[in-house]
Amino acid sequence: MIKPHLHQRCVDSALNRAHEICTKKNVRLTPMRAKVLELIWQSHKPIKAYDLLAQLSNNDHVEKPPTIYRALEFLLKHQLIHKIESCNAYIGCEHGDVHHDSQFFICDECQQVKEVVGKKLTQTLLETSKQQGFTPHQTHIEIHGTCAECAK
Amino acid sequence: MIKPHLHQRCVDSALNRAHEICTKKNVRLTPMRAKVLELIWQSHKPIKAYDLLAQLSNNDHVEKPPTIYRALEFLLKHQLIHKIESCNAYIGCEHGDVHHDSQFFICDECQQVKEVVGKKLTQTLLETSKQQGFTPHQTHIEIHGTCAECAK
DNA sequence: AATAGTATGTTATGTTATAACACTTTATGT
DNA sequence: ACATAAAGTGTTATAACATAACATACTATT
Repeated sequence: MIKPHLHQRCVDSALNRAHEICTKKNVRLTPMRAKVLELIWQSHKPIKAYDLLAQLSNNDHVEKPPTIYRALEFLLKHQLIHKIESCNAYIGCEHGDVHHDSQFFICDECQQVKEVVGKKLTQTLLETSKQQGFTPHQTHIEIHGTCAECAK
Repeated sequence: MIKPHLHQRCVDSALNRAHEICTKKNVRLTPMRAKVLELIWQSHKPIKAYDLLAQLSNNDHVEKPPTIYRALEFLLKHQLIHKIESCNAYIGCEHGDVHHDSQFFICDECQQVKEVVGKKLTQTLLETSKQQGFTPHQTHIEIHGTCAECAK
């Protein structure tokens, strides 16, 4: 199910936070990076690189892939967005300023994604890692299924 | 760290099990599908579709992408292999005959992957899902890091 | 042997991502 | 303020990953 709503406020707020975080970290959220981040936030579902590219382009000027991939690289590095590996798509992150491991619940009906920071799950993963002598660096936890809205 | 070993026995055993499973399910593990499964098992790390394609080809005959992707589709469908989404690569599965949710611990040094069926983690995910009214269908849990061997 | 269903071959193209090098803008040291 | 270094962006080309569509061949029935 699609649940459209005007959420320019969420977008603005996310952008503002991103600017703060980048200032604090002394890294540059350039106009291009901010624009890409804005487009990602404006989408209600994970958005693909080439869809961003299309949105950045117009009759006057067509952007090329490296432009977008560089911006994505920056945003990922600073945890302002996440990549959903199983969709090859990107979503905004609400916890850009702290390191965290998230779980992503992806509705295959409406494509909306719920990001959950589950301490218990992270803890369980750490235990399992320890048992094997494995040192985790990054997790990709993506659960596909049907969300509550779409199950109705 | 790379840990080479001759493991034709593991491969043979996996192939035998796969044949049994397919017989039981009354689906056809054709020569092509069996060959692809064998190549996947022969690799010590997740193998990519085009690497399989290269291995299937020779001077006489070059295989084309649909050949391999069809075989992969079949093998995935019957849980004889898994796709590691964060690597776009495929590994053999040891539990082909039962439904299961696995976690994959991927060493970024040696590329070896450990598949773990963690009941506790699955249980935690189910709880988190339930809280949201989310119905999970499939999980992709991939943890990147450094394995015990490579940490030495 | 006919036929329906499944599997594979083949051509073409769609989709996702990066390498390499040129140019521009921003930050830094003097 | 100016030279220089570093970071960011533009541009061309191509690599890497994946599927659509249609033709042909194989397999398992009737």
